[in-house]
Amino acid sequence: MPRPRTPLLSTDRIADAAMELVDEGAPFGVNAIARRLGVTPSSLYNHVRGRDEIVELMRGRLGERYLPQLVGGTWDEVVEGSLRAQRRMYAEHPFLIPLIVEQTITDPTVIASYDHLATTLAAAGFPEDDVLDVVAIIDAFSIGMGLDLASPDEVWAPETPTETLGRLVAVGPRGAARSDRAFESGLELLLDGLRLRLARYELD
Amino acid sequence: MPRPRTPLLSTDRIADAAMELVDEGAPFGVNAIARRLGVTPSSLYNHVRGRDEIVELMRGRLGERYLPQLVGGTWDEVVEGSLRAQRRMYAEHPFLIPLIVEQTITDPTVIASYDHLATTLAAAGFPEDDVLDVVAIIDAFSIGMGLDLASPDEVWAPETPTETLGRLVAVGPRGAARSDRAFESGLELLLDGLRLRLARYELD
DNA sequence: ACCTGAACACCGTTCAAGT
DNA sequence: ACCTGAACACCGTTCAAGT
Repeated sequence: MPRPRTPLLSTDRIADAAMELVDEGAPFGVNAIARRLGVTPSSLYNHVRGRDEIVELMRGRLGERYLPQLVGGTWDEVVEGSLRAQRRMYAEHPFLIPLIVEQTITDPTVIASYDHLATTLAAAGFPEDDVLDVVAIIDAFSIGMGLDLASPDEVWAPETPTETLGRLVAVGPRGAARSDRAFESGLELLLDGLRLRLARYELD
Repeated sequence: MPRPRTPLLSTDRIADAAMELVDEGAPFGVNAIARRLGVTPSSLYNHVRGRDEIVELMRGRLGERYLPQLVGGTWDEVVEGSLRAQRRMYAEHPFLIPLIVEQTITDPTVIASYDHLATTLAAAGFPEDDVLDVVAIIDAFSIGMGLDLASPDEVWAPETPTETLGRLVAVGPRGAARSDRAFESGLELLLDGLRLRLARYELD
């Protein structure tokens, strides 16, 4: 069946199939996508440069879906909105995190959202020298908490006896509930820290 | 050459070879390790359960090397020491980060260091309900900044024109220097936030 | 332009065979 | 106990051939 008159594939169909696999937690790869689409792996290369581009396609798709609504407001609302948007994205597509983490960002939507963050922080009074650091910190926190969310429950389940950790783990919430608590706590910490810093700048 | 009277392999030799590969940034895997050791891939399975165990072996080895020295001091010294120790570890073995990030922690040394952190925070007056959150936040920041360090220079080099980001990237430091700056800034932010929180607790 | 099928150079893992 | 070699079931990617 070579060259059907109406094409079987497109970057969109490929991205759809890829997202399906990832959301099911199924093994992700060029071959798996081809199988799901009832097509030969080599067919995909007519539409896509390879595995990395498919991952980047997914990042872009999620970026468009989750990131644009962070527009107005005060600087701390923008920071909070940006972090919550990413959090929702990671929470609803946890298996994507390990994939996108090991790849450089090229998607313009994602870049644009970081640019917006940088512009807002600069306008709020953060010195230009520090803005990039703050963006990196926000990004690190977001990614780190994303991985925390994606990791299995047993991350904090030690096999050897512990002084404190084991007890706290046993008493506290588990899984997504635990990670969500930590995210909220961290968000508050981050915003408090940034407000304090801004206040100090304004003393000078 | 079956069954040499003095064994060619051991978990230690395997871990050594694995670390060498990772530190060179060479492709990491069972086959590559075997090649480096002048041995058949299947030989490794006499000493090790598989790829995952080799990664865990490396994590343990680095844990023993970098983490133990965080013992005494005030709670914020312990937090700072713990973060700096991990930072040094990631900085000196950046290619390890993507590997360990996608795997659950089972190594007792690493668990012990988190336990120590939890014990210290609880003793300092952080409510037990919040200690686990704080540990997760510290971990997220550490991992996130580790990935930031490991990622190529071009992460923040947008292809499309930007309002602020592109200019800041052009002016500021690059590579490890940029990441180190952000780490220092984030560490300060984290400690300030935690001190503020502790002070609030003590008001009640 | 778009798909197939064969081919290539890889993976990680298992297992019988050898000493 | 410890290594080999063959085998298995995978990867991602390239490319000539077909319409």
